[in-house]
Amino acid sequence: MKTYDYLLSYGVKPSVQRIAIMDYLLEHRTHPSIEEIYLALCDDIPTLSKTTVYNTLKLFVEHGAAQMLTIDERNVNYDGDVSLHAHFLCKKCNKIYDLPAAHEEDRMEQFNMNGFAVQEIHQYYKGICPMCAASKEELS
Amino acid sequence: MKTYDYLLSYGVKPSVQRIAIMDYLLEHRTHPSIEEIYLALCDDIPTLSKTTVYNTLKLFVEHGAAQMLTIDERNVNYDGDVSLHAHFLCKKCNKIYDLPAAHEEDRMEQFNMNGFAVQEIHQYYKGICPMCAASKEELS
DNA sequence: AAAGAAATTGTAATAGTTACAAATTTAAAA
DNA sequence: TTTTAAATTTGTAACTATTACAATTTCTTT
Repeated sequence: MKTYDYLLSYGVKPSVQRIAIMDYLLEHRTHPSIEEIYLALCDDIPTLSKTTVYNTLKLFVEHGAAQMLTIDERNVNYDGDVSLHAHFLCKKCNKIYDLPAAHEEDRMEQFNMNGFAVQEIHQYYKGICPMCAASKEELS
Repeated sequence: MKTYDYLLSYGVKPSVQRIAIMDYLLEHRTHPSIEEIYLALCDDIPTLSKTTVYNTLKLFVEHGAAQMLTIDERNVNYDGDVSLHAHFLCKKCNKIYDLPAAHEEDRMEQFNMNGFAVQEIHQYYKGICPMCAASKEELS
């Protein structure tokens, strides 16, 4: 599907900037920060403003076209994959990896029964990623 | 156990400021922010610096005496309860609630087998808490 | 009591984010 | 079409959270 129609399917009116940002999110599964997106798109859209990147991602999240990750305390990251999956933040290289999600159906039912209306599930793990663990061994 | 000895048990050298901050964390299970802790303790310790609150909580986290929550993108929160449990952030009142944790043993084993050395587990849920849900109904 | 180490403090700097008004672009109406 | 209105984008300034760092104070050891 074209990104134009993809945005429409989430009720987001397409524009040059919005398409470019959504494209970046869908093609780069690096869970980019605002800064990363802004710097990457500055080449193609020289007039791009960082405020637009902020506004657009806020809009995407509101419409369910992207999700905001708060796994890294230093800045917020965004994910174009809105399906339920877990995230792993490497404390060494600061990269964020995707991991399969734990099943939450039973828990959701229980939480909802207790009056907590869950709208978002975040499964975050932090530690050392395989690549950094390997490079650590080399040094020893 | 006295907070003095509690800190020692985590390898943290006690001080007036450290004891006061740890006490606040243990007695107020509200998952306070730096700001909340600072304002609360200013009365008792008029000379308290916000930098000290930052330094101290960083120290606590390094020694495993507290955990840092990144559930709220607006600021970091701290929890004196370092046992594994889930957190729920109400999008309306912004309060953070404790919820029972999902069992993670099998997943940890799997992640570790894949080379991801997990050091921290965060189970975050966001939505509307029971109190806010109730007050919403009143208005309708 | 003096010297050295550790902890605390205050200020200034930095970084991430938001507010907002002006400018531009897009859509709708005449 | 032209005109008008609405929506979007932009740039700047403001704001908030956090960190850096040097100076001061407090605690330890001799």
